[in-house]
Amino acid sequence: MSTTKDKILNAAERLFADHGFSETSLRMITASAEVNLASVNYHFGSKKTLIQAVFDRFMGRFTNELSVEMDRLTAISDVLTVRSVLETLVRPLTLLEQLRPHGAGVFMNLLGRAYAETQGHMRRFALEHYSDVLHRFTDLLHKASPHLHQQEMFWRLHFMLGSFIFTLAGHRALKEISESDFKQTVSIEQIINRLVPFMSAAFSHDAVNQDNIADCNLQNKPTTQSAGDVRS
Amino acid sequence: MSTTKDKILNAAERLFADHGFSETSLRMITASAEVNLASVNYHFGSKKTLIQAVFDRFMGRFTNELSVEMDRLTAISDVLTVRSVLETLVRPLTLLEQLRPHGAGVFMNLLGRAYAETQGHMRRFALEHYSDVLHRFTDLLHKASPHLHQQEMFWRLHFMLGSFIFTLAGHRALKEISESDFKQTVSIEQIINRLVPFMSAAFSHDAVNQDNIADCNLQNKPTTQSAGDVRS
DNA sequence: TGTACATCAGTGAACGCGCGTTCACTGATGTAC
DNA sequence: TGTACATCAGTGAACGCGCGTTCACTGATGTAC
Repeated sequence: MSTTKDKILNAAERLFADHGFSETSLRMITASAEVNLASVNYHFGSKKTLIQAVFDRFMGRFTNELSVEMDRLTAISDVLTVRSVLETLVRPLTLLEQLRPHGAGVFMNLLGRAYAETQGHMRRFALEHYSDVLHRFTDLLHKASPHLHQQEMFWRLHFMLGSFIFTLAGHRALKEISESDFKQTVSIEQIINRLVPFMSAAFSHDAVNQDNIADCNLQNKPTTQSAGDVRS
Repeated sequence: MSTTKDKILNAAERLFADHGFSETSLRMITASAEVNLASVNYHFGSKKTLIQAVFDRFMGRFTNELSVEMDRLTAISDVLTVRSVLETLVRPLTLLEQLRPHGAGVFMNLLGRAYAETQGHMRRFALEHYSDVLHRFTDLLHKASPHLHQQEMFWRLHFMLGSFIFTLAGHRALKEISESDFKQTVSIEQIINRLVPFMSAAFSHDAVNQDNIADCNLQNKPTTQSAGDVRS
């Protein structure tokens, strides 16, 4: 049937990647998609729900691929390593990148916004709609590093998420610097392939419990009163 | 003399932390600072230069403290470890946090924006104005891990930067999740103290050269043609 | 088969709003002669 | 000491612009009787 909806989604995706969300107007999108200005509100209701629709489409594609990779991993081996779990992310991300220009970058951008939102609507939406796949991933990671307790897992996951989002969403700036400094092009795939071993090492490092945190706090700043902040 | 300029800077800082830059209007800032709307343009010229001024003030405070910490580090020990270098970041960041509410968060937010900019004006500005301190820091890191070649250093630095920016700038969302999941409050200081050992481990992991990257790519995706993308 | 009505995709023009910025102006303080 | 002028901080009101959204409308297709 109608392709107007898809034209809008595709144009929005492309423009969001180039200019961000609030810097992309509906007029830019509809002009680029060659559709009527009012059709965005007709099909999506509002700009906000358009952004969510773009995000949802990415999440769907990404989580589908991630499922496939996790099936493959659990089928071939019964010993999980952090590295092998993190490697399930590689293909889903590179596939997004192949699907359309800057695909992985836009997705990570949207993911970043989802987290940055004050109210967290998108984050909640994603966690509800895709909780199966997401929990499965964190379960695998937990099985690969069973000595980590929940809180430490939580933070390490988000430290990792930060690196992924920052380097992939902002990879155009980094690409630019890298190419002017090293005279060498750089692809999303190369970044991911550097990031995975980096993060595997970080994830696998010896558990640091709260006491150790208090210790290194003291060690760093002997006269501080802030060590008292750390709960046991 | 006049405190109008400072009132504006302080109010802007606070509001930027809560709502981001483009979602914070000059009317919000001047209302909060209890000054005239036109005085922003009188003192700063434009909204853009106001943002830069807020950023610059943070950069100044941060790099000053970082210098002190690096002096201290190089004075007391002649054997540098990655961990000890990364620990120079702790005090400068926590001091920003003490200076005003969410100080470190706003600073990381601004840093994130500086990188996200399409044209990279702020990034260039910061790298020019504070290149001394910044280069000194990367030099120390390089001395602590001399086996890493330049490019690998570059990427690891930015992976780390991503984690710092994401978790500290968006720490309100994470705080919220953490507190609802674990019924436990969390401070910026605690996050930093988890992040430093995590990143030290990641930074210290064995160098992975381009061949290895190609290998793990192949291992992950045996039929791919993309291994050819990797330059030698 | 024909008529009446409903649904749906899409459109063109306008609406009201909030935005950053500008401008003519005031009043206080400093400086030259 | 007095006068004329310059500089500076700050102000109130308005400007033009681009934004997301709305609304009355068209025309095509589907459905009921």
